[in-house]
Amino acid sequence: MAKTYDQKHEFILRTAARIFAEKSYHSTSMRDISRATNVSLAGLYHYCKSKEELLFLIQDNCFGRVLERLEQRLEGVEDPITKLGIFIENHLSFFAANMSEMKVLSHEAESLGGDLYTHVSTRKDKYTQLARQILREVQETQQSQEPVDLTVATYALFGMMNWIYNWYDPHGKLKVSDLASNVMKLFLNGFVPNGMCSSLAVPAESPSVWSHG
Amino acid sequence: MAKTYDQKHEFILRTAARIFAEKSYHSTSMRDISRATNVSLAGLYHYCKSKEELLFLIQDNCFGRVLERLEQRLEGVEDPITKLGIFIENHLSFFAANMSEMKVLSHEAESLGGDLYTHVSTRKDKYTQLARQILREVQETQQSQEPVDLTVATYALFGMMNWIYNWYDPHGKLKVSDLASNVMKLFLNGFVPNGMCSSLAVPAESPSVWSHG
DNA sequence: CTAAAATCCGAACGAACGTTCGAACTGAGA
DNA sequence: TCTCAGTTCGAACGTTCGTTCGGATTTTAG
Repeated sequence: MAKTYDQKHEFILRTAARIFAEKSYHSTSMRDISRATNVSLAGLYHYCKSKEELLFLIQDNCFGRVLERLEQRLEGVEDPITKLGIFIENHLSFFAANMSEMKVLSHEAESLGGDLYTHVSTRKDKYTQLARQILREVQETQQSQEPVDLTVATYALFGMMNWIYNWYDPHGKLKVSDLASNVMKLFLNGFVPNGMCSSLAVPAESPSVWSHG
Repeated sequence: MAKTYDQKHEFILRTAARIFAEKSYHSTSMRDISRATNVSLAGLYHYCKSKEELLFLIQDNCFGRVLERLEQRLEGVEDPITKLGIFIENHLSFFAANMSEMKVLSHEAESLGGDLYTHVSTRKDKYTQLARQILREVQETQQSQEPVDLTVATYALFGMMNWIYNWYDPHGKLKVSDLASNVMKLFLNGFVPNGMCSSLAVPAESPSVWSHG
């Protein structure tokens, strides 16, 4: 059992993150958290100001740790490809070790309002810009004739990585290191690295096909 | 103004999808939908059995249309790369034309329970397997020494495509066709197509770095 | 030991939720 | 004109929600 205030605080945060990840923030009640932590409903409010603060602390702690660790590991590194490798490994290994928190971070981004939302969003933008900058550096070392759009590439990379909470089992056969190297290879060289396919054109389609009316 | 029962039914579904996408399913109330549709709270229940049925109909209709259209367009096509292009274009153009519905489909997958969840999940599995099969065919036309894991590739592709509701603006500068061709190129040939980088190894990391204790 | 401080909780608050019910409208066919 | 099925909605139901309050219990400090 947790003893100090801080230990219990952290325990409540982790439990809340687990339940938020399972049932989503809005359909989790403070009574659910009370039941899971064996802390009375009123007792919870000794450790947090509100349910929304719980969500904020989970997201902010999560981002803080992943950003701090990333900046440490990037220090002194110059090669863009190496930077990208560190970025991907850092993101995925943290994700795998904190699936609940990261799912909450990805999935409940808009569940915060006001200053709390702004605060987390600012951190997220910083993180996104950092990734975009790394990709820009990688791109500049190459001179492809038709480079992929930088915005698309950035968000595609985040999409690949953040989607894993929908399918990846950290305790399954696929190790995190294998996942990371697969994502690295897939993102950099693609699914068909040799590029033997002559045409990459996607079939055109009339824009009105999907219209409602 | 909508006149027939079916028109009003569809109007309510589309409005509900819009609000679900904006505020999430669980924090949208029937009163919100009532307000947005100018249909009284009780009147809504003339057009649906429950709030959960609204969510189900949105998801099921959405999947039905995207699957039906895909099967039509794939008919008679043999070349795996062409199939993949059709798949990506079909998915993204539908996504762009129905951002709200697709966000609800991606974001509220677990908000259904019981038979409704099973029904949608079955359709989703079918769709996923179809994508996986196309990727397998693409992979078999190549003989790479270290092919990317098929499961990782499949979900990475879905991640890229389904993440777009977090950033893509269908009315912005980037056209859907450009988005699709960028995603196609990125997925097949990668961000650095020529593969000049000697090592793709991701930096190893002690597994205990992220542990809680 | 004593008193102050920290921790904990049963019970209740007002508000909002999904859903239902019965009555009031509406328009088309007889 | 009357009837009846289709449509609409105000009002209310019982439940659950986040939060609070006053006091009980435990821990700490002098």
